Amino acid sequence: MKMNEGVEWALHSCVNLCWIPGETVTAKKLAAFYDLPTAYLNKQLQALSRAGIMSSTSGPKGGFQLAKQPDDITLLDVVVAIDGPEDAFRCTEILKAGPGADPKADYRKTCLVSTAMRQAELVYRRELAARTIADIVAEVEHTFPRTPESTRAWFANLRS
Amino acid sequence: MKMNEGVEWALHSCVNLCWIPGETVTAKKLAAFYDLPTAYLNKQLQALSRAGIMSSTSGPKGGFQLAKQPDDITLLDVVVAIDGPEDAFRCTEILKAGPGADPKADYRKTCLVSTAMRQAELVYRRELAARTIADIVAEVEHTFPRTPESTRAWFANLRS
DNA sequence: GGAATCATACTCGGATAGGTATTGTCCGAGTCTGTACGG
DNA sequence: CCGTACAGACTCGGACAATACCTATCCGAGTATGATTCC
Repeated sequence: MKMNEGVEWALHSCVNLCWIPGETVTAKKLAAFYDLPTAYLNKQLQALSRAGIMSSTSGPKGGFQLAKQPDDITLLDVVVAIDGPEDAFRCTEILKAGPGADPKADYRKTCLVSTAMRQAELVYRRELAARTIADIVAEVEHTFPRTPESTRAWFANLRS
Repeated sequence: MKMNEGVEWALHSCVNLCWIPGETVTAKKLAAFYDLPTAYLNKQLQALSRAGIMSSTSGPKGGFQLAKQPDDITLLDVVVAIDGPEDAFRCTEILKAGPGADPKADYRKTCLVSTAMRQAELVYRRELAARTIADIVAEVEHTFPRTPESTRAWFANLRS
């Protein structure tokens, strides 16, 4: 069970964009900030665009910016955008191949093993949905008060 | 984020073994019950053996049986045995490559993005750890009272 | 007849290929900028 | 001097390889069984 690595990059990029409001930032700059492969990060940002989390602009002075308010972007939104919506545990309804199976039953709902696993994932997703990018930003600003300003400065200097 | 398919097989196999106490059942029979590939299921059962969940016996009349009481086997135990212990979200500490990074900081604990994701997984694992195989068995026996007996009969007849 | 020995068949166990999803890269379509030209 | 047309460069976007993991399979090591042989 391995989550797409781009989720981490996407979350950090969202947080950084919160500190540069109203401006578009290119994938190149966002990648340079953490020394990430530009093209691959761009791929992840595209996914965020498709999900309506970011908006993109082409051409010079183009780039990405948040398309929604930070408190309206949950961690689950980002995870789903990058990693896909399907559950980790996939019920293949093996009971259907077992003896005494009911061909017309939906074992994704009937099978109690499937139900238990799904319940755990539900709790997991609920926890992710309860936290927004704004929450993370607020926590960072509380724990590391200098981070917002220094981040802003870094992107400003890079702009040169 | 895709979980190993063998988890589903392993869970169902554990449940079935609960209804055939004190006997060893071969991977071949367990596979035949759900029409699964024998060798691959065998691989999963090996993992359960290594984890101390099942015990294996070689030779004729050999096979697998539960090594612990059903109420002492949590769903998390099975998931970890098959799918591995590492978390889905892997913090690669990209902050270390960022500007103003502290080389001696452990960003898996410091980074608030990592913390939030880890918290969600913790809730997930806690939910899995709260349910045991015995719970599943009890639920099945309550919802489908005929299942234990018919399962027992199926394995008995197969023995022929 | 009973016991020990041996061949046999059956099981798990790990080592070995195949398929699929993730990771990484590249080039083209579109667009804004800045300049040059004409009025 | 001002407006317009144009060339250029920069960005995202999706299509294209490389890699790693999951899935699937096979054959060997070990063991209990059952028959056979010897006492």
